[in-house]
Amino acid sequence: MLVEDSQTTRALMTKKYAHCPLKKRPVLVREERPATPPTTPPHPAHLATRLYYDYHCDTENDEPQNLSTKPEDLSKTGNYPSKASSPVSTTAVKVEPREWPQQQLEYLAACRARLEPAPELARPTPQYAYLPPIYAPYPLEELYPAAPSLSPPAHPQLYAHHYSPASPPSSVSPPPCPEDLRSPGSVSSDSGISVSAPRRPRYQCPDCAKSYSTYSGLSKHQQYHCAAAEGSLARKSFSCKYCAKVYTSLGALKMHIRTHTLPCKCHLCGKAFSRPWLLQGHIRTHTGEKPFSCHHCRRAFADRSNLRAHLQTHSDVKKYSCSGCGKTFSRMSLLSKHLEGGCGVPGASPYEYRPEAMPTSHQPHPPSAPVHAY
DNA sequence: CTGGGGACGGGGCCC
DNA sequence: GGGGCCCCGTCCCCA
Ligand SMILES: [Zn+2]
Ligand SMILES: [Zn+2]
Ligand SMILES: [Zn+2]
Ligand SMILES: [Zn+2]
Repeated sequence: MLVEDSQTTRALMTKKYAHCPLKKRPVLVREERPATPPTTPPHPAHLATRLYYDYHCDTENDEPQNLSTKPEDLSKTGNYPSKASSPVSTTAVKVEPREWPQQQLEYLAACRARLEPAPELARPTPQYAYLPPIYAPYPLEELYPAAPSLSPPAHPQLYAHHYSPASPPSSVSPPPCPEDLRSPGSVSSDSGISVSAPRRPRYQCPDCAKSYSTYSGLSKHQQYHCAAAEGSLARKSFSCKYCAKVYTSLGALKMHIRTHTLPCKCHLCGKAFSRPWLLQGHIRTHTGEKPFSCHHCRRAFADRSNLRAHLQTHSDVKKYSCSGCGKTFSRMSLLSKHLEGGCGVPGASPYEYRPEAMPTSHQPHPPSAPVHAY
């Protein structure tokens, strides 16, 4: 990770984007020049059969084919599919299945077929395991329709015996310090707000004292994230050969490098992604599939995050509120704008965060007060 | 300008 | 150990 706390990260988000040319669309692409611009889509006849493979990343492809050909090449120009002309095929434009030529329709059919439990298409791990079209009642299940939890709870104790650190993670030993109460992944604000962690056995990193609910979590942390770990690769620093970013762990670097190599490529428009699930989401923009629907208004979304944001619009009390005037906002950006525009109550703390306004199974930790310049 | 939707990325957890 | 998935969040665009 780039050693920054969440606050810093949040506060410097703008700069951050400026740093990594691949982070977001606004950023300019470095001039590494794409090896080959997206060409014509594959012959439709192959679409169906290739479907399976298209969902897999070319993870082994070490060659940064289209190195700097980040998606933004399409999107930032405003030409991305939903816009007029894509450098690629015009069929990839605006997701409007009805207007698609026969070939595309066939592709769509193939896509939908894949979504069906058709045996021959069934895959070991269904990509859309939780894709029921309709979602259960608000609020909790709203985002998790049929199967809120596809998998049984983990049983850390099962792994416990595998773990033999100097200081055994006595499965229920309380974390040494409050710091550890924070969930491992918690990007938590060093604001002193402590988030109560589930009372489950924790695997604690002997080097940095972070704890994890599972052994694999700890394991990953030690190998990929913990700069303090003895055998950790993280002791070194790993710099990206494509950009200036430096990481303390190989794993993090590997992850980052994918944003350069973009091994997951859309066969319809040539757009490439760093991770398979990103590609999946993108492909939905072609197929028009919108597996996430709002229980309140039946509006459907292709992206769960967008549904989540949408849900906010149904809530009277929104997630982000200005403590100055009490007005609430569905998005941080909106609140930020509000504050920037001057709420009128200067002395008030930036904002309050009300996770309860957000019906999710996972209670987000309160974000640290965005201390950025107001 | 405001609010909402679309598309997308990073990091983390679980299997 | 890697893949899949989720959460949180951003940015852009548009009504
Ligand atoms: Zn890089
Ligand atoms: Zn595409
Ligand atoms: Zn709705
Ligand atoms: Zn206000």
